[in-house]
Amino acid sequence: MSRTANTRKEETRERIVDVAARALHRRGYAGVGVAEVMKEAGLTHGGFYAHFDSRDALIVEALERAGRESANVVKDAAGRHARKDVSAFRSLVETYLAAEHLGSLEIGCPVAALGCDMPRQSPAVRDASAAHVQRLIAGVRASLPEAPRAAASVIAGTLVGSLQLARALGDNAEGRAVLSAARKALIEQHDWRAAAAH
Amino acid sequence: MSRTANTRKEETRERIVDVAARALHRRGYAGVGVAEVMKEAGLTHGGFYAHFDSRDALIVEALERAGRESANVVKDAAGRHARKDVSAFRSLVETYLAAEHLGSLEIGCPVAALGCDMPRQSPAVRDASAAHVQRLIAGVRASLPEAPRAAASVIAGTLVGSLQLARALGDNAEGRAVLSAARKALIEQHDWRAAAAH
DNA sequence: TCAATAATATGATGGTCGTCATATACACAA
DNA sequence: TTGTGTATATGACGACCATCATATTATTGA
Repeated sequence: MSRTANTRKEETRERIVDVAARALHRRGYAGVGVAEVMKEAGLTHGGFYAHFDSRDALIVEALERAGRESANVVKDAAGRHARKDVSAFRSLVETYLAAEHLGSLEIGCPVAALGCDMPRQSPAVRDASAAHVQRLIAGVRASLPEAPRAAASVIAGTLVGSLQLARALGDNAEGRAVLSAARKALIEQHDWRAAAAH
Repeated sequence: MSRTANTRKEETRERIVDVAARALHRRGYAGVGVAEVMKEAGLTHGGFYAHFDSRDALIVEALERAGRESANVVKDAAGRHARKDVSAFRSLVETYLAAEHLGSLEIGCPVAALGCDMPRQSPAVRDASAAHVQRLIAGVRASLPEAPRAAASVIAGTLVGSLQLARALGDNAEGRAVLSAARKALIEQHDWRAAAAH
């Protein structure tokens, strides 16, 4: 078992998961096909099963990757905003509902990109998806330490739903209006240092 | 052109659209297949194109049907609730976020069932979907005549997102908790005759 | 340089998909 | 009952899908 050979295979595997995570955002669960993912990773479809047991196993890993990346984006923004005296909650809301989400499905939260299809997946994928919903709610709660427990899930629902409605309306004035209305309402209702600059 | 022959074909067409509307809820956009819909309507797949130009045309019609049926459910509930002195808004919220939605994907709002996939559809389907989002927002606004215009889209987002999160968590205590938290928060925030009985 | 082994490619299998050309079964008019 | 047109069925087309057995290439250790 040579060491370099192992890292090589692992690098390829990483690349496949990366491509699949992007495809999951762009095309949804049903749009992640083994052949296309492999091609986009610079490989042919046949070797896929040397890396994963099944397409479902890939999707579970890609979901994990997408969730971690999305959480990092939110966390990085919170770090930047903290220097400008912006609360963690306001940073979360403004990052999650940024207008740039209208132009690209690849960025943003996987729950918003996949939410309505989660109950339709195979048990393994459904369980992994539910775990990500839990993590989203926990992330919201962490940004609002003094809010009651139930508030976090309502806020998470508003984030997910508003982003979906805005995207469905399109990258235009209507979509942007839905996003900005949600940003404003959430910050007014829950940000105790409600900034006037909004 | 015999009259009975015409109504016969129209009846078959209605049945196909009905089946497709249910499939749209249960399986999502990608799950509506010509062959399965025709089989469930008691027909074979070949005759499909005597009724519709394409699969997309069927989906647009099924979306229309699903939206109308969902609106009727909400309206009927409002009629029943009005006799018990329940506000239109509270009736809407309690109907939209009823716990029975956790057990079945077939009931409920098509926007909640399809939202995240709307931006991924072909232009014709996407346009029809966006129109339904507009109608949902308008319906919420109609139930809250004195609320500012922007509030309706935020409420619609909360309805759609909360139902999706709850369904993703499953038909269990977690899912029910998300639904009831959203019901409570929306009614407390927007129902001016906030009922204590909640 | 040569053998061993890991990593990927080739190509096939059976299945499903949307679409359509054509054939059959049916209802009505005469 | 016979003829006419409408409604549905049969069956096929090419494209895509997940999966896998097997061949080939690349890389490493000796």
